This record gives sequence, C-alpha cells and structure tokens, in this order.
Amino acid sequence: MLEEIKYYRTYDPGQPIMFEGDEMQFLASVVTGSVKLSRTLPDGRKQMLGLLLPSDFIGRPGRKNVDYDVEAIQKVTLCCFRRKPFEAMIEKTPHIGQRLLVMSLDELEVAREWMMLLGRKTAREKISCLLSLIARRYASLHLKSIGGRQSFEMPISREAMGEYLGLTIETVSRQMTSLRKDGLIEIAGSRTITIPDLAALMAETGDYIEAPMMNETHSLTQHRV
Amino acid sequence: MLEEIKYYRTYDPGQPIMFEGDEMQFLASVVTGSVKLSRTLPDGRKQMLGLLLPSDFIGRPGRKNVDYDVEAIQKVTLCCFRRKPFEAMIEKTPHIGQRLLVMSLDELEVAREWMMLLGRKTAREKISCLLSLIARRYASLHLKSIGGRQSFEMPISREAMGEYLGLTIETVSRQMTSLRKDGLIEIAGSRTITIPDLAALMAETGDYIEAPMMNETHSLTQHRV
DNA sequence: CGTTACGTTGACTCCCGTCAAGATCCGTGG
DNA sequence: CCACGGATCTTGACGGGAGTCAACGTAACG
Repeated sequence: MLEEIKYYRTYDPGQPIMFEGDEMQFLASVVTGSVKLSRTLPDGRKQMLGLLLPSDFIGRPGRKNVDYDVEAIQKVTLCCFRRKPFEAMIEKTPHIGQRLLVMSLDELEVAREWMMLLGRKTAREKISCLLSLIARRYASLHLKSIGGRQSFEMPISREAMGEYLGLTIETVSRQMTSLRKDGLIEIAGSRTITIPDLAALMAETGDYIEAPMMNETHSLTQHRV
Repeated sequence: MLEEIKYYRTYDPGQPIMFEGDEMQFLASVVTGSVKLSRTLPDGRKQMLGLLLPSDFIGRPGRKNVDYDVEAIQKVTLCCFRRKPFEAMIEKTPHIGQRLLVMSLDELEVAREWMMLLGRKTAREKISCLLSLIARRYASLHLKSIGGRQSFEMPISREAMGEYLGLTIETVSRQMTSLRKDGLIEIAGSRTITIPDLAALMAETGDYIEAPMMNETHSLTQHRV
C-alpha cells in the first residue's frame, strides 16, 4: 500500500535537507545514516533539538511547514511519501497511525529527558551523559555487554556536541580533557573514545545517587538505562 | 463509547497526582485546572517538563510506568480511563488514536521550543519568553488584541517559574525586578503583572531580529506567535 | 499578634562564555 | 615526500552571568 507512493532520496554529510519554515511536500522515514534537527536564533545561537536514526520519522501529518532545520550528519537515505496520499492512508490504515503515535511519544520522552539535561545539569554532567548514552547505544548495537572496557567512534564533531548539549565548543573540549585527566575516558585522535569503566562515567551524570558502598554492577542494574 | 469506562477524580493545588516510576492504572484527560510534569535529580535539582491545561492528556498507551512526577498546580479535575478498555478502544476507534497523535506532536513541538530556551537563552530572555507567552495566552483566552496594555495574574509561583525555566528562584526574582526597572513590566503584589507594551517585551526574548526601524505592530505580525 | 510561606535584595563565588593563540589533523598540489 | 592551508580541536587568560548563602520584607492566616 505504502509502496505505491514512496520514493527515495539521498543526502551527503552536512547537507541541509530542509530549513525552518519550509513547506515540505513529503513526509519521510530515515532508512540509513543520521539526521539532526536544530534551530537557530537570529543572533546565531544554535540548539540541536533531535537526532534521528534509521526508522525515525520526519514531518507531521496535518501540517505543511517544518519548524526547525533538518540536516544530514552522515550520508543519509530517506524514504519519502507524498503528503496527500500518505495522509489519506493514515485515515484508512489505523495501524500506521498507531505506530506513529508510539514513535512520537518516544520522541517526546527523549525531548523531556533532554530538557532536564539542558536546564539543570553542569557541563561535566552533560558530557558524561552524552558519552555514556553513545557508549550504551554502541554496546547494544554490537551486542556487547555494558560491563567492561569499550571503545567507539564519536559520530559527531565537538561543535555538534556543543549544539546538542547547550555548551560552547571550548567548554566541550575542556570537559573532555578533564574527564580524560580523571581517567574516566581515553581519547585517541579526538574522535576515538575508550571508556574503561562505564559505571564510573555514569556516576558523573548526576542521574544516580552518590552511594558510598555500592558495587559497579549493582549501580548499572538498579536504574533504567 | 468512552462514556462507559470513564470516571472523575479531583486534586487540590500542590497535591501530587503520581510519582516518577509509579504504575498508573489509568490514563486521563485534564478537564479543569492545570497540571505540571517535572523530574528531580537525586540531589534535588528539579526541572519542569511540561504544563498541562484542560484537554491535555496524561499517560501513554502501551506503557504502564510514568517517567516523571505529576502534580496539580491549581484545583484539578481529571477524566480518567481504565487502561485496558481504553487501549482496546484505540484499536477499534482510529479517530481517537489520530487525535492522540496530533496532541503528542503538539507537545513535542512545545518541548523542542523549550529545549531552545533552556539550552541557549539568558535568564532575562527566559523570563521575557515566559511572560509574553502567558500574556498572549491570556489575550487569546479573553479575546483581546495583543497590541496594547494588558494585565494578568501570574498562575505560578517564583519557584515554579524557576523550575520551568531552569533558573533559581533568586535569579527569577532579580530578572523580574530588572524588567520592572526597565519599564517593560509592572508588578503589583508579586503576582499581578501588567505589560504596557508587549512588543517591547517580546524584543527581549531573543527570538526576533534586532531591527532598528520596525514599528511594533509589524514586529508582532511578521513572526509566528 | 506570631508564625509560616513567599518574594526581594545583597555579597560573594564560580562555572562557563568570550576572545585569542596554538596544536593537530587532513587533503591538495607542488 | 614535503609544504601549505584550512578545518578541527585544545589550551590559556579573563570577565560576566547566574548560583549560593544569608538577611530582610511582605503577605496570608491561625
């Protein structure tokens, strides 16, 4: 059914997909790559509002204009649906609407989690949050346990980290150095991160109780990840 | 249809409705009053994540636990639906699901707007945003134009303002005083706010271009409100 | 009255933003 | 292979904005 109205588009890293206020003729689903949503104030201050990964959805039924910039981070393939037929299909196929509902509720949850981070966390906590988030995502992607030592490639630049966390690039860099000096992370070539002890890093996020006598495995299991 | 599975509950101002992690046996719609969603870090830092007004919805289909605290601000009446029958009804009645989808997309939009505020705006800009937001809401509620002088009762305390904006109560207070001294707002009894010139206040939000020669009406109409 | 919650103001500190200079990495071309 | 230039990242010095701690007003209510 959806087959009939879909087509594919690809974008290179750094390429804009659409701008705030644009009228979008299609809705889309991310097939490969990653996409960032952001918004910029007139004076240039920029805040990333969301990070879309494969299976995430762009656009909303019933409204033509997007209210943020959309940009490809890595090479991206979108599966696009023309608006009119897609909206008609939602009417006829409740299952799709229900799927979209669950997805948008998930995004809402993520956005609210991020509000807590942006509004109340310190720079060190923000960086720790982001790093352990990515570490856990990589671990689950590669089916590894989140217990021991692990490495990954940082998918975004320092600048993008700043935009995501509501920090300047200099503060990001300084906090990375600080975490490195404290032995919580290791950095090779500025993009390759190694985390010797994820539990220790997560203790810096502010999300967990400062427990004096709690072993590491325990601290990982008693809270949701 | 919904009639058969619904019942009402009321809560007094300040009364908790549920706590983070609670299992909720019902979903609900706000009938009267206002409700705040918030989350607290282990060390006590608190961030408001959402403000629900009449017609807004609490809870999500397919998940039992809430992931934030829910609290009544003013006297609140909820229309509650038992979970099981409600979820069954969504299956059978696509229209309800579509309605929920639109509502959750609206909430997502608000949450992202707030991320911009929390991550990048100064204390003065945050306060200005909140005040002009409330002013516009009151104006549209009472069907007044948003051009001239207008007054309203601040529905929340300084503390709640701080939780909403990611600020301390002292900073909130100081910025209110500063805006008052600059003639942008007038304060009577700490809760009654008068805005002599909404456009002037909105110029402090950071959302608009610092335009040297732009008349007020124009500045109000050229951007979305 | 006194008590308690709420709000304001002041003094001080410190985290983070700003400005500026280096350092490192990387692709291109001589 | 090395030189050059540009982007990216790091580091330092400095200042300001917002948090912290504390005292003082003010309003509501018994």
